[in-house]
Amino acid sequence: MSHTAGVRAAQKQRTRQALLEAALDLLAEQSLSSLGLREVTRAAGVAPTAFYRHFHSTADLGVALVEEALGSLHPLIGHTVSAAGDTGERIARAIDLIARHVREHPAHVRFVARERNGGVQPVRAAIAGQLARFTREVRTGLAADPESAGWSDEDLLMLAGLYVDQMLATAAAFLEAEPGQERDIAREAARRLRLISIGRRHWLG
Amino acid sequence: MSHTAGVRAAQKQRTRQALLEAALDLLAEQSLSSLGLREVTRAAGVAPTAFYRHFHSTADLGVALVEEALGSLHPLIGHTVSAAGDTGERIARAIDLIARHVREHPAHVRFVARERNGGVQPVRAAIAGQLARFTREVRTGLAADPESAGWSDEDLLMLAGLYVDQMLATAAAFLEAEPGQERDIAREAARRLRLISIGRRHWLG
DNA sequence: AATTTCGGAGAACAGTTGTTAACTGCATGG
DNA sequence: CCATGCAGTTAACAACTGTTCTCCGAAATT
Repeated sequence: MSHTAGVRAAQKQRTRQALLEAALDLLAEQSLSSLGLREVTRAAGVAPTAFYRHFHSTADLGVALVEEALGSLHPLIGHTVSAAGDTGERIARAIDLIARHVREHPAHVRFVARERNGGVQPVRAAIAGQLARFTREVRTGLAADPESAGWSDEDLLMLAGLYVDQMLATAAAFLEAEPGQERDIAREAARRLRLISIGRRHWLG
Repeated sequence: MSHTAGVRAAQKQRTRQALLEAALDLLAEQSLSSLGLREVTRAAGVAPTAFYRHFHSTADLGVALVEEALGSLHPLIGHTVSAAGDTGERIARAIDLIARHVREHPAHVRFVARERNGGVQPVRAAIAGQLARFTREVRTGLAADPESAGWSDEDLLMLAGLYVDQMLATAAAFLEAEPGQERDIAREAARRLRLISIGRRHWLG
C-alpha cells in the first residue's frame, strides 16, 4: 500500500533540500541579493545548471526559504498565545520558546530578520505575508482572552502587531548575543512584554 | 583668517560625496553585501581605481553611510523627547517628525533599516552603536520627565529601547507604504505609542 | 621657480558570474 | 520490454568582478 512517492521524485526533493541548506549556510555571512547561483550549487555539490530544475532564480529560492522558515511555525502561535498561567508565567514561557527556537534554528531566524527589509522585493513580500498571518493569528488568540472584553478588532490587531514585532526583535537580539548574554536579553525582553501587558490592562477608559 | 579648506581637499570631498550618493542610489534595490566597487564608480562617473583613494572596501563605504544617515540625527532626539504638550500631542508630533524625515531622506532610512540586520558585520556594528547612543539619549530625555519619578535607570533604558525600536519600525513601514496609506500607518503607530505610554504610566505599583 | 604630493585615469590580470545548448543515463508508464 | 520523460552533467559564451602597477597633471610646499 502507498507508493513511497517514487524513487525519482524523492531524489529530486533531496537535491532541492541540498540547495536550500547550502544557501542557508552561505546566507550566514551575506545577504540574499549577493547570493550567486553557482555559489549555491558548488556548496550543494551539484552542477550549476541543475539549479534551474528547481528554481528560476536565487530570489525564487529565497521565497522557498521563507516558507521553510516560517510556514511550520503557525501551529505554535495560537497555542502559545492562549496558554494558561498568570501574565508573568506566560511572558517567561513565550521568551523561553523564542530562545529555544533561535538555538535550534539560528540560520532560519537570521534569514528572516535579514531579508525582512532586504534587497529582494519578492522575498520581502513573502515575509510580510507570513508575518501578517502571524499577526492575525495572535489577534484571534488574544480575542479569546477575557481581558480583551470591549476591545475593538482594530485595537486587537494593533496589539498583535506589537507582539509580533517584539518577538522578532527579541529573536534577532538572541542571535547577535555573545554566549552568556542570553540571560540579560531575556530579562530585557520580559520587561518590555510586561510593560506592554500593563498598557493592555489599562487600555480602556 | 581661515583657508577655505584648499582646492585640492575640496575636490576630494566632492568625489567622495559622489561615491556615497551613487552607492545610496544603487542600494535602493539591493543590499550592501552585493554592492560592487566598479558599479559604484561607474554610477559616480569616476575610474574604478579612484575608489581606493576614499575607502578600503564597500563595507568601509557602508560604515561611512551609517555616519551620514544617523550621525546628524542626535540633536533632534533629545529635543523631541522632552517636548511640551500632553501625551497625545507629543505622540502626534513625534510621528509627524518621522514621516517628514522618511519623506525627505528615504534612501538613508531604507539603508539603515536594511543593513541593521544585513550581511556586513562592520556596518551592523556601526548601526547598533548609533542606535545604542539614541537609546541612551532618549533615556536621558525621559529621566527629565516628572512621570519618571521612582524609575530605575535599567527600566528607563528598557523603555527608551522600546521607543527607539518602535520609531525604526514606523519609519520602515512608511517606506514600504504605497501612496495614500501613510495615514493608516500613522494611526497605527500612534495607537502603539499610546499603549506604551499607558504601560509607562502604570509601571510602578 | 623648482620640487614634492597626491587624486584620479588607463590598461591589464586572473577569476567569477548567469545562461545557453546538446548530452547522458535511469526511473517511469504503456 | 520498449519508448518516453526528465534530473543532472559537460562545455562554452560574453560579461563582469576586485586588485595591481604605471602614469599624468595640477595643487601644495619650499
